[in-house]
Amino acid sequence: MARAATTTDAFNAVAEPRRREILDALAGGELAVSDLTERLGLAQPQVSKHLRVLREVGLVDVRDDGRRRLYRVNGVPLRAVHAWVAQYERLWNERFDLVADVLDELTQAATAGETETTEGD
Amino acid sequence: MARAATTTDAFNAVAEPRRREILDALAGGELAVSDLTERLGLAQPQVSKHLRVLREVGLVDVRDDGRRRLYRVNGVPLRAVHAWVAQYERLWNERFDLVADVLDELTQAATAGETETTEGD
DNA sequence: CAAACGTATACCCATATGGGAATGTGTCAA
DNA sequence: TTGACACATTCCCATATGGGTATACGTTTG
Repeated sequence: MARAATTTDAFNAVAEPRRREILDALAGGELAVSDLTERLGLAQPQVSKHLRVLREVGLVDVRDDGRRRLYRVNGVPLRAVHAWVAQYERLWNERFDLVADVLDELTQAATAGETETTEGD
Repeated sequence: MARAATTTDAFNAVAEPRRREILDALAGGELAVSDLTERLGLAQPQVSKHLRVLREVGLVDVRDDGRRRLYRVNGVPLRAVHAWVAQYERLWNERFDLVADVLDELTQAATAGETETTEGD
């Protein structure tokens, strides 16, 4: 069965580092394929293929400009990812609260006995 | 080269639907492998394998309980995903603003002629 | 029209994936 | 100790992936 097709959803499309690079590059504005190949240091066919995946999940839009093709980001499909991940924000915040509490206790204990506390790193 | 190893980062780990299901199930609290196999309707080895991936990227922690193993979520690695996706929040908000503008115009045009506007849905 | 340019596709291939089935390992019960 | 139980690991395999290279397609230029 292998992994679910990467063209299925934004989760998979974005799991590929190169595709994230492409989106990051496009975040600055429209770019042609040649621009992307240059910035990514990747061959043109590979870039086109990644762009195809991104297009199929709706993460980028294309516009014809003569013999060039200008791509632009469409962040909308990322909403699903964002929404899902956001659910776990609470969980890691709890973790950090715990760490903060421990640090707090340590700091108090230290300041209680000494004036010099271990603040460095 | 195939795709980057799924055990590499949270992005890849979470790209797999089953693993997201596992995390969602664990979001309610600690669960044993058997609980997960039951909820996911997936065979035990597969669940264990997914858990391994999740463990390797730090998305879950394990605790021994007799002959069982209790897993719990650790959302921290999702921070990176959250942070990356959040960058694009602006982009889709812009999109929605555009849609909102259009809707606004339509609404105004409609209210100009009629009293009943399409507010439903 | 032909040549050059910018992209998209097709094809080949090494590799990772995820499910299925069998087996290994550690723990509790009799 | 033996057997049942819970889980992890291993092996097998069909398939998807992503890069490399060659090539097809559409557009602009001469």
